[in-house]
Amino acid sequence: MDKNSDEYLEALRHTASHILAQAVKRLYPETKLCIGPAIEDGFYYDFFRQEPFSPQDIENITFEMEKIVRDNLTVERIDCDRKKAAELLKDEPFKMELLNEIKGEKISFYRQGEFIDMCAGPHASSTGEVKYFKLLNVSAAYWRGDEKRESLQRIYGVCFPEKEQLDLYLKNLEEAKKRDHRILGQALGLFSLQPDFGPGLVYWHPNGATIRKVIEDFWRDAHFERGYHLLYTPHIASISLWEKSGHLSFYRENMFPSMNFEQGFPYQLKPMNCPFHILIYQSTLHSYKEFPIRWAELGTVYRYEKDGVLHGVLRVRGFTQDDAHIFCRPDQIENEVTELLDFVMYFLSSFGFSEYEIYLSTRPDRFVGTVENWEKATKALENALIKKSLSYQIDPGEGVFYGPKIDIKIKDCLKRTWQCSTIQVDFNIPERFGLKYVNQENQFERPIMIHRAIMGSLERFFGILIEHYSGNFPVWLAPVQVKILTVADRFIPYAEKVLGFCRKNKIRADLDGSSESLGKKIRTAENEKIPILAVIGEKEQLTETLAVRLHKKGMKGAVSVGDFVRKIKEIEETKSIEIDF
RNA sequence: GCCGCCUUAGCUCAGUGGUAGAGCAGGGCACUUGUAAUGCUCAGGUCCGCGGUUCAAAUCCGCGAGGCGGCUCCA
Repeated sequence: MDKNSDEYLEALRHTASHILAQAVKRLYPETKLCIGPAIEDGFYYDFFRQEPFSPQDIENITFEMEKIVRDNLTVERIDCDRKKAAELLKDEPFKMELLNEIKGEKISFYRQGEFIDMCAGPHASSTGEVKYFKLLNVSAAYWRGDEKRESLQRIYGVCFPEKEQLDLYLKNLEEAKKRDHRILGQALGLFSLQPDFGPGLVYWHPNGATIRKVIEDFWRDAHFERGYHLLYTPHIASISLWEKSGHLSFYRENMFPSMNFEQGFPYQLKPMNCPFHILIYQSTLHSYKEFPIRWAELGTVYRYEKDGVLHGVLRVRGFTQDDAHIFCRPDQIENEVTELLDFVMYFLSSFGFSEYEIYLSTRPDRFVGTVENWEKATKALENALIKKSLSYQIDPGEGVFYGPKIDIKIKDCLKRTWQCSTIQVDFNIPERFGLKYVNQENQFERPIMIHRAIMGSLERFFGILIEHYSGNFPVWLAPVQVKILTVADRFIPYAEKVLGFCRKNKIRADLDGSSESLGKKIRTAENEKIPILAVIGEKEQLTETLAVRLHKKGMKGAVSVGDFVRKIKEIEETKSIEIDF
């Protein structure tokens, strides 16, 4: 059997989970078994046990698992009837619950040594095949994912057929840790969170704020080019707006509590921008001739997230959406979405993301609007995808209740996927607010509204960028593009001249004029991941040049100041990632 | 929110009942340096908070806050 086929890997990992369960049962016999499937790269097993598993326990379990692997126990399938199955599971209440839900009379079990578990299989033929595994972590999980049910302990592990694959996996894990945006964010002066004064709220430090400014400028320019207009709207509004939009009923648990004043309506911090854009739409009468209307806003929203889910800048309680709303006629959806797909690809690829996973989500069980409109809109979205020859998967029934949507996930350099862009048709809000426009026959009609975001959240996108580039931002994004280093103090006046010239040409340049050794200044600048260093000493001052050194690439030789600036502007313009001098 | 682990200087961490430590970063002085750490020196602390045990708590116990790994959820 092919050792890398999905079937084999699944069987192997599934057997690994049984070995884990077997080891746990040997060491802690009072533990009750729940479920233990194979997952991507590995496996887990859920256990019910009062005592938590300590790191020492995990070590002991690993040791026991290794013994089971060495003993190379044969894995055999045993089919039995319901009665016999119930007999075998009499001490396993969770398994019993599963048994009671299985239809049919033939129940399969798998046995290795003294351990037997009800399981559909398939499995590896013996425990000796599971050589390369590692237990990674323990977490809590609810029985059947239901928070009202028992809290279980889940032990995760990874498992591969070859040692090299396990080593590579563990190495990638290390690599991902080194790229962690929370660590780089602090080390590079990009951002901070101030947990003592409100968890999940992002402070953009000078270097991070510079990157954000570059992103925002690029974003605005790209929108103007595509016929968008920009909006700014308030951060709070009377709660009545949220009643009208319906958020109070379907989004309440994600909203911060309202602010009560002595008189009048309480105010509410906004979790979304759309109602504000709607109000602007409603402030005048609209004709079909204006369509499509494309309005965009970098709108900061606040959502109450449960404390356990916050994660760096990737999951926060206050974030800025690159939000836009398009108002159009139903027959314009397809064209708008086609253009949007173009826009999204252009935008994301500018940041170095060129691999995508695209999902089309269709009508869920609970929905608003008519089936006919849903079908038309879904078809329009699908046609747009087909027109752009993009491959996509359909997520049946995964649409939001108010309309079908396209989600685009990007892949970073570690092949991890991140959901950023989303294009959603909304049948709900135009209805609730009674939106209208005047058609060709001078009749009022309801416009279609499309919500869309490209980055999703600036904070989140920023975090993804940090990890994607591991803090080594391309020149166009780098907060400091050039750092000038002097060999000795007496070259500072010339260095300042060069600095001034760079800045005049809108190059983000700094000068390290400290009395440290050149070696120390280089070390510092390299650690700051500054893409281009310019060293200035005797030779350079005499010839009006500077010695270029590129991050991680080392010395490149002398260039005239004019050429230096021209070259950087060119690199910036083309958004090049790999650069050379 | 749930389970486990964690919280000591700006950062990374040592100290596990008996006077609070190191490296880096920061300040000062000297050096004036040619491609990844020059030397000397100084300063820096509510040991997360509150309560308890004890002659004595950074250290043990309880509660709370926050962080981390997951679960559930999600931009």
